Amino acid sequence: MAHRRVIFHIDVNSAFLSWTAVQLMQDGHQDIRLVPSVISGDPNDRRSIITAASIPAKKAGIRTAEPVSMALRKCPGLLVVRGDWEWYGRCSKGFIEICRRYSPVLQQFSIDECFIDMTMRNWGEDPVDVAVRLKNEIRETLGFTVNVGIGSNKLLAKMASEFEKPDKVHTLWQEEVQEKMWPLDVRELLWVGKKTEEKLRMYGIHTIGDLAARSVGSLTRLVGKKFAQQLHENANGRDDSPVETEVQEAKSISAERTFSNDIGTEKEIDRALFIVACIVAHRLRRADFHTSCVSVFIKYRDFSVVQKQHQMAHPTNITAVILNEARAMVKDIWDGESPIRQVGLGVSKLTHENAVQMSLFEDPQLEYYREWDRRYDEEKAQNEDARLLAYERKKQ
DNA sequence: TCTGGGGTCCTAGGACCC
DNA sequence: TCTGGGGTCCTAGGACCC
Repeated sequence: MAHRRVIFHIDVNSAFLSWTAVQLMQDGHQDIRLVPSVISGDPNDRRSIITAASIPAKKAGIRTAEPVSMALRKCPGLLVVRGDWEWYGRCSKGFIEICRRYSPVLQQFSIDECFIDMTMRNWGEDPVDVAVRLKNEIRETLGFTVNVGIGSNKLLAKMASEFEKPDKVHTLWQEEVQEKMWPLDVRELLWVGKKTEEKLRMYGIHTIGDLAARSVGSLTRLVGKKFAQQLHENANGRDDSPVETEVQEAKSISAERTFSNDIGTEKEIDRALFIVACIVAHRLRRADFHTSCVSVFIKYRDFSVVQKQHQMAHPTNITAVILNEARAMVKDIWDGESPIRQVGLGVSKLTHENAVQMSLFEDPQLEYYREWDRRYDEEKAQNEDARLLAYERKKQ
């Protein structure tokens, strides 16, 4: 008899908002979770959007990912706080560490979510009791709440953690799928986004149950074979993907900049390209990678995107080389006039190989570029150290 | 006073090879 | 006079996630 899998999905409630609340309360500030409040990037940037909202803010109709300006119109007294990524990283580490004590078979799914495989645990007690202990321990130790979803696989555990929030434990076993999952709107199913929702609705599929009842064949015409198979399995509560304990190496690195006003001069575009190239190449070097594929994209006023990528004969980690590739490609895809909202630069086909051998035919200029990068990296590292120091000092 | 930033994976068409 | 079939690589675009 194959034994039943027991998977937990742990999801921090309004993560960025909760974490900032904890941070502010250490300085004697009120609990921003109790008032209409949101977290955004730079609150002074008129193009900032909301990355997390408190429950009172959500009650005022404010949604994640909407522009801050729009939210302020809905709720003039709204408290807008800038997120602190350094702090979020620490909070994330803290709750992951606690989860790992409950099972070493842990997969971090994002900064604020993880799966743990509890199958091998010697169950002398109800999984729900263990989950309640886990969530309480996180709350009492770290000061923020989580939801724990329990299921027979990752999909069901994740769906379960989305049920009533905050600070709750829910189960979604295979035998509960019909009762607890099929009545839900089809959009609630993992991997069903806006576009897929539209397609499914046109065919009269409105609930997860509707989806489960369709044949793979009929879904294939809508969304392609592979996705159709997955949707069909998931809607029926089936998912055999394992909890992946190995941390995956990055497959791509990218950075983008949105301008506060759409821009249209070559000089401005070039300046932005330079900034993102520096960021991407620096992160590439810090991770000890070389890239052999550079890509750029441009987002226009109407949010349409054009992109171009190019593979290079030799892997590189030099900012100037990456920047030059990007410049050439931007020339190809941009008409030189249309105002641009955003530019981005990415690198992929990452390897750890050392490309020094080709130095025989190397452009002597490259050594100068390398030196430039070394100085850039050094300065970045110093800034980083100073920042961390300031952080530690503040904690005392 | 409208829409960030950073990722992963899939698909489709064309080039090219045998 | 007409035109196979399979495989791989590259590029552009699009969907989804947090």
